[in-house]
Amino acid sequence: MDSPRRSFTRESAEHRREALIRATLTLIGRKGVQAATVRGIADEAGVTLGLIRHYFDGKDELIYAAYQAHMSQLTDATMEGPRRAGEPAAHQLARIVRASLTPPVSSPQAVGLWAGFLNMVQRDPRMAEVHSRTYYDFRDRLQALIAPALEEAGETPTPERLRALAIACNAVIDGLWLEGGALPDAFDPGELVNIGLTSVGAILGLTLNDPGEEA
Amino acid sequence: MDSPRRSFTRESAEHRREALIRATLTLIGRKGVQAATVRGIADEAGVTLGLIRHYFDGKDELIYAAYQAHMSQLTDATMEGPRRAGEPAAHQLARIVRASLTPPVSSPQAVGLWAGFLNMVQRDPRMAEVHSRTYYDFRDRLQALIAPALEEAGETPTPERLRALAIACNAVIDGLWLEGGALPDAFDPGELVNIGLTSVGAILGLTLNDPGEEA
DNA sequence: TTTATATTTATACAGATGTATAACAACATG
DNA sequence: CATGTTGTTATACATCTGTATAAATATAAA
Repeated sequence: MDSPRRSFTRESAEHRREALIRATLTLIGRKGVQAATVRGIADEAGVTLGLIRHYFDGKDELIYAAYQAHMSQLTDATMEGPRRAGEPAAHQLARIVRASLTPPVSSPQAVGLWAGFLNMVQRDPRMAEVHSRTYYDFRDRLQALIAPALEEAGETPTPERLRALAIACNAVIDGLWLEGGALPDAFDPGELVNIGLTSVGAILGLTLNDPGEEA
Repeated sequence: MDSPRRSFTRESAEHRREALIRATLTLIGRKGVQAATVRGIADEAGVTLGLIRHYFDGKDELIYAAYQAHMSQLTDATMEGPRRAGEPAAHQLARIVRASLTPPVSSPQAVGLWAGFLNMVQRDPRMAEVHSRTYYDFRDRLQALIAPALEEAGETPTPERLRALAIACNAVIDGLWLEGGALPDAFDPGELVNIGLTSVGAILGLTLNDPGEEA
């Protein structure tokens, strides 16, 4: 009555690594950091736990890779699409605000996941490095859009002011992203996008128009 | 050569519960959720692990109590001091912004701790309840200050607009709190407070003055 | 078709984890 | 000073966790 060895098919290293990372993100996002055990992850990925050590140096490496994957996924989804030639910077800014505050970027899974990783930042310098790199990256991209948007309105801010504006806009967007993601039922559809556009506009002294569903 | 049973002193239930909660917060904040084991917590609190079950129904209950304690601690520290008679609402608002964006409210421990708990929100409804209650509580307090602050400036916003303003101000404060706490070296001293006051002011259409160190 | 390779599974293992229970001793009460 | 209560420690236990290693088999190559 001994169960036969389960059948399997060989997959490319990249495919397997992706599957393991995705499984890790799913578990941390849905059930919390504690649920992301090697057995749980392997199960979710449809493989056995030995494969984790085969493709990663250990569980910590997998977690690290998953953090990086999640954050670049978030950034990519937020900065969706290439910069359109001749498009006003203010319009691009509005697109970013909208993308940041709607699913899948702003969702319970994305926020829960991000929170779990953030909790690991203090004890692991490599995780901290991902955090700070992600933060600066997003803020710099924001700043690179704020400058031309102000220029379009006839204003040329000092570097100090530009920095402060980028920090402030980043903060509102982050705050709204967080709250909308963690409490999705607390806001009407589109409410956060409107508030985001209005707030960023108020901070910058501009008027931002909603880019619409698919701008 | 058998070590003698360690000596101890009896303490009040409240004292012990507090010590266990504090130890839990210290561990989750410094070393992450994974470090908050019953043995680690008992060690940090200077007792043996049996006491946890004696004072709480289980580890989950302790975590739950610790979450509540941390959040009310944060709220209390932010809303420091009683409302001063005759003080302008705008001034109180500025005090809240300052308190939110300086230690101990905004610190790596406080943010890391909060993130760890937030990650637990999805799988545990009771944790989710603490999260949403805390969010609404803070936002309502903010709103209760924004209304008179606008009145002082001669504006009477509609309920919808008031709600939107509270959500927006809450978001900037949260975002700045988060970023300052998680990346304390990324900002000059006082920089975030200035940005916070300016941003909240811009959103509300008011001018907020820095209340100073001890306002 | 045979053989070699390494992907994948299966198992073992030491240590950690949460919980349950028994033993002890600090302190209050008489 | 004697005694009972219960706060506290100590230990046991089943389960889970990450890692290491051996065995098997899918697939490519010859």
